[in-house]
Amino acid sequence: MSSGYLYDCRVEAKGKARVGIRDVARAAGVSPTTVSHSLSGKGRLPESTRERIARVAEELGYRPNASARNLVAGKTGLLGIAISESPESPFGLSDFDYFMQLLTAATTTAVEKGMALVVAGMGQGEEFFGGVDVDGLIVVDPVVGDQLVAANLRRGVPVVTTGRVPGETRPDDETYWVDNDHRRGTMSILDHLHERGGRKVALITTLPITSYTADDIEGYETWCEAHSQEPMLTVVEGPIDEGAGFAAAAELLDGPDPPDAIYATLDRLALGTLAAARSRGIGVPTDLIVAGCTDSKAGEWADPPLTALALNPEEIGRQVVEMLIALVQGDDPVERHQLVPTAILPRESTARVVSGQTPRMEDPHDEDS
Amino acid sequence: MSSGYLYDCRVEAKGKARVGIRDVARAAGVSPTTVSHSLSGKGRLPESTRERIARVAEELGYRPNASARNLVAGKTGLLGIAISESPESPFGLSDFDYFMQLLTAATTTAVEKGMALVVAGMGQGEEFFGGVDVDGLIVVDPVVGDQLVAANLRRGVPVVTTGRVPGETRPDDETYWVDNDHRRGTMSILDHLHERGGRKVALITTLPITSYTADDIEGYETWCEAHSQEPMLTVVEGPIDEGAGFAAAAELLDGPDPPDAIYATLDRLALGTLAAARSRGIGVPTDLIVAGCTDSKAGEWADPPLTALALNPEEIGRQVVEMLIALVQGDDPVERHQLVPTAILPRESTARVVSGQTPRMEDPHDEDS
DNA sequence: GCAATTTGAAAAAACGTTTTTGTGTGACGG
DNA sequence: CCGTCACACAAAAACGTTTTTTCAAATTGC
Repeated sequence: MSSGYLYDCRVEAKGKARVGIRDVARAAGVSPTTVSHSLSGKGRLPESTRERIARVAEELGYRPNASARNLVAGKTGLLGIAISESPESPFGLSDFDYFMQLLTAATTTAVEKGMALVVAGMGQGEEFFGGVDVDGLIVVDPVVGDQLVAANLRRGVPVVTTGRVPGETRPDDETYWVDNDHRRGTMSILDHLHERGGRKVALITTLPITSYTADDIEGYETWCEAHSQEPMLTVVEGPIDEGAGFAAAAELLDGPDPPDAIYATLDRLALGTLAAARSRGIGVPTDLIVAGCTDSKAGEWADPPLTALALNPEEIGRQVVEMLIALVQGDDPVERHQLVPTAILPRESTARVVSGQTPRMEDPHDEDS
Repeated sequence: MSSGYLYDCRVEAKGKARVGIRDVARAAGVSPTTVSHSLSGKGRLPESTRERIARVAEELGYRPNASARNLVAGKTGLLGIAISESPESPFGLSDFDYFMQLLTAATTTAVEKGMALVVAGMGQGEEFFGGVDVDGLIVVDPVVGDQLVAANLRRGVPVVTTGRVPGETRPDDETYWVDNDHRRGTMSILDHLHERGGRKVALITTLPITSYTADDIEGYETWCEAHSQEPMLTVVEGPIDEGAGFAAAAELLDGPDPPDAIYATLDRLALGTLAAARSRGIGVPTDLIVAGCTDSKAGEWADPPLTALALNPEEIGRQVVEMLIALVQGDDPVERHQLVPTAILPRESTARVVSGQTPRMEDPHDEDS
């Protein structure tokens, strides 16, 4: 049953147990207590002993048992991260690029601070983490009717969200979130479209089940009012992908009063919009200018390269973890809200020459490293 | 310090402790042992008692402490997942879509089986998981010179890789992996290009630091030999993205003897190839046909939609977790290798009309749900 | 009707740490 | 020379489970 190979990695029933704190103590000729103190730097020990024990521990390859440590600490050292889902939009995660960037930054930040990130399964019920406990939870883009946030708070698990919980009824200062300044971002990209000659600016977006969609719509309507423009709003239902963007854009472009500029609140919708324009022989940016929210490689390399409102997911991931760790560790006071700035990345899809104005055309692929 | 709000989620110093097994025992009028047996179904108990205790536990909202449970079990219930990196190609992860699909499937499978997945940080050193221990490790696309696999095996942590470890010196039956059948896949897509009229088929790929790249190159060379074609191979160095694909394709297309078909071993390279063709006025699929490895939404919605060799990352994620869990639990025997089939998704980028042959043109967006 | 067996449940040990409390030794001051 | 104190370390308790052992009561067999 058990092969003799050096590296066979099956669990060996009778292998010698891992080296524990007792083994280190025995080897160093001290008590387990002393080893613990020595390694944690807590007790009163002379440097000499501390060093000697550290050396012995190193030699033996001692690695403290996480479960035992967590048991006495009452923590697990784990943070959970979950993507919010709603019955109305299963597989709400429409933007892999965005989430991966956020996840990578979050993981790195967490590991730097000695914690690990576990990702939630898509299962229903309360067991999202396969029976392990998390010290805190990150919920990405909570949707209306999300159960995760409330359920975990009720159980005393600190929660920080990315984007705000829509329809939040709790006082503002009881919620913890990191979010983009979507209002301002929407304004700025609409202004950008206007600068580039957009006079009938349409919005393609999704059902307002996340706070950012609601913000975008609100921002758009405010902006339209300020610019005396009739809102042209198309809301996508069902799965949010290029096909949905295509359909929404087709509806706008084939209508009686087609827009000359389109802002789509997700880059995949914007890519679908480009495809729709292409299929109708509408030139971008000559006849129509297009911009999308969320930057991505796909947008950067689309034809034409897509102007984007960058959301800086790395920064969001970093900050959300920092806030959650502060919360978990009981640091007080914790800054409850963080606004991460957005940035416009102007590319060819909005590089229309406006009379008496030179378009700032930059290298469309300026982010290559 | 402590606000009185209902949901304040800061850690309360003097909050009432979590309900433990003792609380349940007291409430049910039995001993902790009985509760444990009752809930795990291990001891000898009458149904009546079992039900009663289950009810009490439910009422009190009892959730067993994971650390304590893990401590006695000697496991953590955690599986790690890491993306391999090499000094030569930092941030080796070039395909977010692919990894996210794999990760999602892996997570769901793990959670279904009562385990959780923690993602490794990008840090150097041995602390990839912020001090927590994992019962097993998944390494995605190990690169040449990878330390992670060997280091963890040495520590007795079971490892399963996605793709094989390149330059593996251990006997084949000591390694555990899930992989696509890249040889066969490469053959089939090259055949596809040939069918569609490709007579000078070039390959754009990366340094052979992963097993799949090595397989692809080997498959390509074998295929060329069988088709009496001189290999036209361009190897991309540095970051693997659309820009690299653009540059590689440009080199081929601007050369003295440009190819009439290009296969790129990553869809981002293929998208760059499309951009290069576009920038040179080379029509796809009329003058050049292009296919990429790995399917993605970006490829599906590119102009023209990109023919892809689909790798089925969901299946890989599912199988890798199942294999690792079997390994961790000491199930014996464990099937050591799994080959996941690939599939060609023919789209417009290879839809060239070949004389005397009708191209099988399918709906380019056939995967919309 | 008494020993043997089965049943139901409790007591106790174990898991590997950290933290709290305890203790023997030498130095120092009075 | 004795008491006090700091020091260096050890012993013991605690964390919340699971697992093993023990034990009393109920049931069975003859």
